[in-house]
Amino acid sequence: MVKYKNKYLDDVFSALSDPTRRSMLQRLKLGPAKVTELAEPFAMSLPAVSKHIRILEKSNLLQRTRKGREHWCQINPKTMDEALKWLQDHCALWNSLLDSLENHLDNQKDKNKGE
Amino acid sequence: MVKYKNKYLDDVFSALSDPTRRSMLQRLKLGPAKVTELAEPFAMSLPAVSKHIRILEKSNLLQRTRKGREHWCQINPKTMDEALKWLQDHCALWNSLLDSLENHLDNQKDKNKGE
DNA sequence: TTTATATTTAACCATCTGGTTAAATATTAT
DNA sequence: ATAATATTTAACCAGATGGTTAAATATAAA
Repeated sequence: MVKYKNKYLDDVFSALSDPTRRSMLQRLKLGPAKVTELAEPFAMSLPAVSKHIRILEKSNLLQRTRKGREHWCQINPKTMDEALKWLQDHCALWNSLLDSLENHLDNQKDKNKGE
Repeated sequence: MVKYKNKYLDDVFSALSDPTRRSMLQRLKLGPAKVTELAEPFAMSLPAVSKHIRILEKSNLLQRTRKGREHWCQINPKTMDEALKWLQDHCALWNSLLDSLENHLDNQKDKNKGE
């Protein structure tokens, strides 16, 4: 049984549950960006974008570097690593679960055939 | 570039962002359970549990079958399959991102050595 | 038919979320 | 010094979230 310190997962999944933030992360995969660049694709005010960035930052998915008046954002590799590990384990768990469910369903099917 | 119908991801990640619900899913990996069984480990009222189950149901991670007055819950294999596919892709994307970030950081390190 | 069990619905509450506009702060350019 | 740019903070709002208790519903058991 795999056990995790879970408070951080709350924040990560919560951060990922918003399409604007997922989209921002997608953008950041292409490389660092400053706040206005991150804001550009969205029809929302800068303060709203600022809040999304803060949430990503709090979840540790995003890292901010101040360079003068510009704030440069990039994906945080350390947390990415941790999140990645969790996701991989979780994928594995779900994978094996799915297998057993498929077996179960196949068995059911066979049973129904026999009736 | 991988593109997803994302509304359903909102619900899945949102459902996963709560520790009670993650815990319920963990429980359901062991097999189907009725509402009271799912409720048992938690110091919260049945209506609260009922709401969590509804959220999991709405996210399609959980499937409910009424059998008389008992409601049996189990993980929904169809959605699990879809979620799994997404997670695997996402893992892959993050994996390769992580590699490139590591390379980037290594290059930075080398550069700093040279200065 | 009455009672007990399993679960939901309704009404409520405090807090969080995601947005807004207006004002503040910090830095850079003129 | 003044003006422009980049970004945040403050105050506010509507709606969602996660919990509560009390009442309703549906089924099973006595």
